[in-house]
Amino acid sequence: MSETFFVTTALPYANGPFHIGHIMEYIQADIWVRFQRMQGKRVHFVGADDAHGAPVMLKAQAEHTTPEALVARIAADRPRYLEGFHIGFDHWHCTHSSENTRLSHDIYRHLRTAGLIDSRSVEQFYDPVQGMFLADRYIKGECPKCHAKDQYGDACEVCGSVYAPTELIAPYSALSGAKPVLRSSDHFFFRLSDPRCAAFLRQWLEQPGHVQPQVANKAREWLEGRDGRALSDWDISRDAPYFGIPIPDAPGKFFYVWLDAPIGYLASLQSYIDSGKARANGEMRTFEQLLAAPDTRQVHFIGKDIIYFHTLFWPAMLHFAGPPYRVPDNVHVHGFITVSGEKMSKSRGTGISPLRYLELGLNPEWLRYYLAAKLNATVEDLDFNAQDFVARVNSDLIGKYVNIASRAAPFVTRHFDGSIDYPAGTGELLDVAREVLEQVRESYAAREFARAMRQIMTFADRLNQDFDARRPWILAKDPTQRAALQDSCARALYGFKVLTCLLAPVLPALAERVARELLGLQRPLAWADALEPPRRIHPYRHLMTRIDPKQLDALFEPAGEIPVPTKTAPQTPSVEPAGSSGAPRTALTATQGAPAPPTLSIEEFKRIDLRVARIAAAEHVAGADKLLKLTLDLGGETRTVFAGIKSAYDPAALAGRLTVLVANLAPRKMKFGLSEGMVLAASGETGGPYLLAPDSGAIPGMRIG
RNA sequence: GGAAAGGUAGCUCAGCCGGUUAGAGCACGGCACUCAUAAUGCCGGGGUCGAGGGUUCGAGUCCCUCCCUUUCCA
Repeated sequence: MSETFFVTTALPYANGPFHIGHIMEYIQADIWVRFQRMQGKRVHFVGADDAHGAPVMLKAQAEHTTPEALVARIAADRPRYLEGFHIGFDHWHCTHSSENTRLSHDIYRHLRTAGLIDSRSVEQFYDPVQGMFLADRYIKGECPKCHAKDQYGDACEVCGSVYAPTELIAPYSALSGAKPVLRSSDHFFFRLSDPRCAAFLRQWLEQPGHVQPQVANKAREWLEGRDGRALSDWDISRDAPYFGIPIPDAPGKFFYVWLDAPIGYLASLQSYIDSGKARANGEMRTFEQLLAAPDTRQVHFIGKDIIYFHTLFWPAMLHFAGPPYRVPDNVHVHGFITVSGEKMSKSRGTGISPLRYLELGLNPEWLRYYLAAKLNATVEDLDFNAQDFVARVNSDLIGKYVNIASRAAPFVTRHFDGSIDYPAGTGELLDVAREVLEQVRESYAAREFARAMRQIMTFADRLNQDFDARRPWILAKDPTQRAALQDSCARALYGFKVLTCLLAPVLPALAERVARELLGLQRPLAWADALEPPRRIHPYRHLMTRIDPKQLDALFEPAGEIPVPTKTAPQTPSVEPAGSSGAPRTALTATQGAPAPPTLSIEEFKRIDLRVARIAAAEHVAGADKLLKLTLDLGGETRTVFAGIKSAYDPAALAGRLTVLVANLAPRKMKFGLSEGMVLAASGETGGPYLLAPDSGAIPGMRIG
């Protein structure tokens, strides 16, 4: 029963701030961790920055700083996010650390002793100007199949074909523009092709519970390979210059970042223990003792993009490194978060900035609840939808949950001076509580948070119904009904305490306030508190406010006008390393500093693609004061446009009308979805808007100009 | 090209091993209530469960084919 959980989330790459995807993962893990702790389990929850690799090195170079300084700067920013969203890591470390170096060396040596490390010569493109070998993503050239220019070294984005960098026509270095030369170098390989590896992994994947079934399927697919090709050996070394951990006995060679990144989980645990923090949390064992203990559970939360590393390389590394290392007990995989159905993309300015969310003063627990209400144990993607978010939080948390305390507590304070009795006894109430508690416990444990939230809200519904049926506000007027009044309020407030316990993993700050301010407890709530009906409350103070949809508008306002790179636009050969999300992309725009000319040349005007469009459908947008959602027919194409014409037009009267669309306006992410263009309308002092319309005879799709 | 996941009311989603008239929340319409930083309660409209075949006494649920979406791999 004394299981100890060692829980990690995927290590974020240290070249940029957290995005909403990171935050979602941390919230998922944090909820699970808090739940386990409320059950009385001991949990060590650690994270770290993933510091190594070429992108960090190159980014530092571009900023005329050192990789260490860059990583430190990024790390300094992490607590704002973590504290802001109540994500309770016990420790946060870095893969560029003495612990990680020691552990990486140790694991590597064990693998070498086990005969699982090979060395062989590899021929690879080398940039003579930068003086370094080039990863595929840093090589560009002409696609050998479709002859599209400026394609990356591994695949063509235009025709989709895959090739080796050496097949590119006229290759050049994306870093320096220089012509790369082929050069050979000795590389080290982890021999995954060894039958021992395949046998071990097959068996590990077979055992239920290690990974979700879908994930096991995926991993098996890689493991068994196709056309008789099984897993191939894994290149784990890189040549200097490289920001990484030097390989023992191999001067000038460094571990590939993906070798030491997961070891960073262990490094963070080690640092957590050595720092004395673990001791403060009641963990007296050493790093080795903790890992080796049979009742330790090593649990990783990751996104589906890194399944490969966590279900093949990582377990194999740990297994063949031997004790005290333990093979992961669980790898929990989640999907991506999309925003209004669109894949989030920093470069397109979509997605939600977690920092902006906090800066706007939006309540972090709103987001925690909303994500919990949509998260389950599958690998499916999750959509953040602004309207859904507002409805869900306002209705569930304020309308249902908080409302129970808000409506029942004043009676108790006013009529009973804050003391609660149970004239009808607590037996039945406890039975109900036990049942709900057990249901929700199972859901949380299985990471079926959405189900847990549904169960919790069903219970809240029952409490509101019960309260309604008993009509305490009527009872309060009749002095002979004191017992009935007391009973109806006691039931509601006990129910509220149960709800608060159930929601505490998701809403830790709110639960803490309820415990302290309302229930007068000087400690956080535990699961078992849900079976202690409260006997006294302090006067109720409002616990949570509703979301004003206007607050969300600001969240979705783009921070600045970010150009939308279209697929066909020629890529400027830039020195910006791919993946360095922090690099300024806005510098790529065509218009440079010159002031706008007073007149427009015909060429400039021609850049505006005006088209005749037929309004196929028009509808109101729930929650929007000014917008109508228009579905436009452009001949063979359909566009969705949000137009600010609600004040002047009835949607029903618009259907079928022709109008004018700016067809090549950069799509703009709005709170309600993506607006793919702009319809033209006139407006002025005297009124408007007046929608423009072509003369009769025009056909949808016709070019105007 | 191969694979995985998904396609259920306007929106977000539940529907386990096939079984009476397909569910919830939100939105919408109506009613009630007034304790609640305006919320709750009741009633209601609304779905050819992606399409087409098949198995079965009976399929949203199993099988086959196809279409669409997302993702991964080569």
